[in-house]
Amino acid sequence: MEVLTQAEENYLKAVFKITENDDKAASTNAIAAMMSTSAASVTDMLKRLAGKGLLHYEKHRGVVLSERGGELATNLVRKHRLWEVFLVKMLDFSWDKVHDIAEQLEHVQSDELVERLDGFLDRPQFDPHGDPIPDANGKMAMRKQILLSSLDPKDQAVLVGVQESTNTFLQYLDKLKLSLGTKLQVVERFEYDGSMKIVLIGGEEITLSHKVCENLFVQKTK
Amino acid sequence: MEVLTQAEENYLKAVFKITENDDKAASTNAIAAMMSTSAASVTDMLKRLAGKGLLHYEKHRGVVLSERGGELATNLVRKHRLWEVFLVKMLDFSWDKVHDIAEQLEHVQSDELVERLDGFLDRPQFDPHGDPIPDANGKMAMRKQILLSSLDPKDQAVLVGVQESTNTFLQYLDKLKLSLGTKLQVVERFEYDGSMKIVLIGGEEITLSHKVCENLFVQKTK
DNA sequence: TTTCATTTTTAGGCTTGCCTAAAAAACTGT
DNA sequence: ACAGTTTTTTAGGCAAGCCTAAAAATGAAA
Ligand SMILES: [Mn+2]
Ligand SMILES: [Mn+2]
Ligand SMILES: [Mn+2]
Ligand SMILES: [Mn+2]
Repeated sequence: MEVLTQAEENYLKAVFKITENDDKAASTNAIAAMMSTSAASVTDMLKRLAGKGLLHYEKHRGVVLSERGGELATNLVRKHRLWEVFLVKMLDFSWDKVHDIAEQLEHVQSDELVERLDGFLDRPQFDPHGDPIPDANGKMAMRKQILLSSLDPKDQAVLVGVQESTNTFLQYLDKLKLSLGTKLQVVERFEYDGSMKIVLIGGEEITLSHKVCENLFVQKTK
Repeated sequence: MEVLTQAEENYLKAVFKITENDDKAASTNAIAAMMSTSAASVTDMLKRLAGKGLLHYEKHRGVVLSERGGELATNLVRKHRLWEVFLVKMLDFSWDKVHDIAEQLEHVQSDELVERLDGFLDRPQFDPHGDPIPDANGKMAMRKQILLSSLDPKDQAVLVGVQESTNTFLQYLDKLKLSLGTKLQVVERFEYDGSMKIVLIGGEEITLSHKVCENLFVQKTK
């Protein structure tokens, strides 16, 4: 089992995230942007990771993870999300504080630690932001979730995830009393700017901008 | 609050451990031995740490931690031992498996994490090897413990700590059914080689070599 | 006090991971 | 097709943290 540096692991995870949705190769610039580093540094590292067989690199063509690289990246995501669950469930952190800490904890090397942590937490399927946690074999639960912005008036739904999980967005949701599991109903849609008026079941009526509605995943309940 | 690299933190901890018992300066060679590295690398790093004001360095004279260096080292020891408690108490690791993992976890940077972990674990005073855990102010509980080797026949005592915590020693103790909290009584001392016959209260009679007796801390109960 | 072994430091070199500036390649629009 | 723009790579350099070999300082013994 190859041992990677934290820098190598972070690059793998960046490539994984960029390529996981659309199946195009990850570009040097996209990786540089995600890692807040220079394109030159990225090219440097991509060559090294390609040399270790963790990704396929062709000059000017971007990169795709190899099978092994994908496994390693998936395991990192698993560790990251498990630690986030630990921090929120056991240590009572709020969901906007856990990412940076998990970013460090994910690099701790010990398969037994991950396995025991997973058991201790009761093998959670989703992290505090609603993202699926890969199991020990790399499989993750798929959930048929849609964007809040795609709902119509009268639709009822439950909030199951956030697309973006920046601190400011999460804190804004807290202020609105919106958290995972919150049930809501659409009252009205304003076509002019795409904003929506919704009512929290057993709570207040609030208006959300289009941007917010595009960043909330829900499941329809009616 | 200065941020140190893992390497810098490990050097600080090594100096701390070497100087904590006797109050002489830590020698380059002693540090090199503890860190399994070359004396040249140690000299290199000592200069850098001295430059950051974390220790006092005089050529050919060894080093002593500065006040700030001592605070940082103590906090590292605190984190290391808290994580060990977590691994044993919450994740059910055996006491011989936790050191290497804690060696990584201790470097995670987040004061809030340490504080919450401490609370979650109910502010433990001792780690799984019986070593005291410094509190948030760096104070640690002092315990009047003595070496098993200093007991006389008929003395009763309880095992509260181990001097050495190598894997092989800890596993040997497991095999003997000796763990922290075990009550015992001295049956006989063999002056010839310093070995001792003891009886575990409610258990068997065993004979321990002098080396083992010199590595076990006990408190007399009678 | 001088010699010799041990300890420590210096010198020089290597890898990793980053940087900026410049060159090269790839796209875009006309 | 070619000029201009954008993206990517190359070149050269730097700091951290390690190494080995050689030099210098220290301390113990004769
Ligand atoms: Mn990370
Ligand atoms: Mn998350
Ligand atoms: Mn460490
Ligand atoms: Mn310990």
